[in-house]
Amino acid sequence: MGIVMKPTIKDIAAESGVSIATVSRVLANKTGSYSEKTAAKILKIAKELGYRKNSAAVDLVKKRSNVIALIINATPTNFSTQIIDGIQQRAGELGQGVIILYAGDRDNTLQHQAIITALERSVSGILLAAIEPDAEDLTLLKASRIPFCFVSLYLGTADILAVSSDNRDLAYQATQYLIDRGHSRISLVGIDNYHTGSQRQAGYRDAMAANRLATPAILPGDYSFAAGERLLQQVQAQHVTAVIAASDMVAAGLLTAAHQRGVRVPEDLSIMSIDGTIICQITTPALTSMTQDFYRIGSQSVNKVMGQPAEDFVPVEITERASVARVH
Amino acid sequence: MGIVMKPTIKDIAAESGVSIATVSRVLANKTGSYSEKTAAKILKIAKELGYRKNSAAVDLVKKRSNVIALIINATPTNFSTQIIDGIQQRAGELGQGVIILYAGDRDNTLQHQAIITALERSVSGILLAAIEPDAEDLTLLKASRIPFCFVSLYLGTADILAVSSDNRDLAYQATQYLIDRGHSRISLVGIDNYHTGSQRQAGYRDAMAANRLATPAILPGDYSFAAGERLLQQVQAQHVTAVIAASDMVAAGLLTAAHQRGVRVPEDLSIMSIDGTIICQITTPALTSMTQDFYRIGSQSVNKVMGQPAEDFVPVEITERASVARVH
DNA sequence: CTGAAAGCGCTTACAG
DNA sequence: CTGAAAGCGCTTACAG
Repeated sequence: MGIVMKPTIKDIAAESGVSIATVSRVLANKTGSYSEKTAAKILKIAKELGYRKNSAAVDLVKKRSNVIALIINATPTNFSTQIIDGIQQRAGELGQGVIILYAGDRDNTLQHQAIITALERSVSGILLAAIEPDAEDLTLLKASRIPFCFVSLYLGTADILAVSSDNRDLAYQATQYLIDRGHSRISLVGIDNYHTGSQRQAGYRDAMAANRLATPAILPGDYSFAAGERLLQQVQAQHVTAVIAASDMVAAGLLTAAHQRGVRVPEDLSIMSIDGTIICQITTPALTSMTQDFYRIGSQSVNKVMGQPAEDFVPVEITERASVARVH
Repeated sequence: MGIVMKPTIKDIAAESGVSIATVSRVLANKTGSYSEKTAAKILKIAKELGYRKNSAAVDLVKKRSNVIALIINATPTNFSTQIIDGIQQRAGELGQGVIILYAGDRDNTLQHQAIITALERSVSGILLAAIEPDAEDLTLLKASRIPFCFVSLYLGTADILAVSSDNRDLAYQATQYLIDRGHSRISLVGIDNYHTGSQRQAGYRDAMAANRLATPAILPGDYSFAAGERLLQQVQAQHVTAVIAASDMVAAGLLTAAHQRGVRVPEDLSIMSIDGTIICQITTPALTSMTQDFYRIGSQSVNKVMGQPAEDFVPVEITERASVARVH
């Protein structure tokens, strides 16, 4: 009895009467450098022994592991599944595994920790999804010589890889859509002042200005359901006829509060949501949205971090559902 | 100029005039085995050089990496964030990192691949969240000598580690709750026949039987929003006054279809949902639910896989919102 | 097509 | 408190 040791290529070599070099070549599939016969024997024995490669050993000698690290945080919003799907799919096509490192809820320490973990593992690329980096993070990343790419966040500088929607344009379009339907008192709700937030604020402001419309105070928030719920009162105080919600979650919160306070959507208040996740179908009424192509954002970011051609901005679409009314 | 090499302990040793053994001890914090003075010097130089440990090397010699692998799939439902939070938190307390491996949408190949990746990385434990293992997976896992634990899934055998809600009891309680409010024609909707599904079916059947009530045909589905939407028609055909939805997503789908078909909830149809995620607050009316403590399921599963005392079943709670009516 | 050997960057008895 | 040395399990020139 005793403890069964995990078999290594040494065991396979001994069992099959060849050198570990040959075993290694066969197992690593270095075609052309071994005979079919040896290969068959080695593969058979490997299987019998239940051989499993030791990634640590491989990574150590290769000085690089074939995995992409995806760092995500627990955003109050919920688009991550689609991004992950896109990343996983494209990474697989490029022969890369992906490990997800969770950075908590905008927790700087955890975020930092996640980056360090990725660096220590010599990953082939680092993807940061909806992560707002602090100066220290950026220094760390830049010093690392490992390619990194922001996902669904555009830092505004061309020298840092990023794939996202064009948030300024997205907000501009959202605003114009509402204006085209007769709204002139429109506010932007639940948004912060980080990169994505300011870009959207700019797009909204620009669209209002282009239409010579006054801009009500922007109502700040953290993209969450709770923020939407809480902010409805302030929206009412602004006497607007339409709002652009910073996320589906904010829109859902707004809507829930509206129901409670007897505000009819879209009759009394139109809501244009940003994201277009399944949340938009779940609410009553369903939410009209600026729909982002998160899957594509994910797959393009893999391309980018792996040095392949990729889009910087992924197109956005307007999905008309039932939360926006025409006004005259 | 030239390519800057990643510094190693060798570089630090050279720079500080000590052996790599000492550097290793200081960096690994083997208190008591080095002087404060040497430590200070080494730490300073390590920082200057931007030293970053090579996990592959460490894992190779230690034959174990201090990370727990969490394998999750893209369930159509959405409780994973809370589970991940619980896992991350508890793992951190135990000095373990966590890497998340994504197994696609109930994709057996990906699922298998994820398990193999975890094994190859010599993780200290494997957590499988809402994963239905096939025979091959189980063989692999058992042969590995790495502890593994199912999360939010109970296989029904005590020899396999698992932490979940008691799904039979959960469904029993849900049914009894509806019966206590006067319902006698109750159906169970959107559920499958895997472990969790059958356990819930059993609880529902037992509760109906205990109350001498006839059990309408169970309406099968995959826990998704789409299943709920599609199944409403069949619910109507059953002429029940209440349904238990297999998940929040099913409940939301049912509700959306109900609105479209003019079925009033809860006046015409009561809905009891299972999960209790934020989805329940987003819908109109808000969904009464059997609320699972996903965070706790996550943290307890870490305990279990790390060999610490842990609960098998985590308590469930009834959260009354607005989707269930009394009937006479 | 195959093998011997060096080496990846660490850790850890062992000896002092 | 510190160092020399062996070793973790692989890969890969190099030589044949």
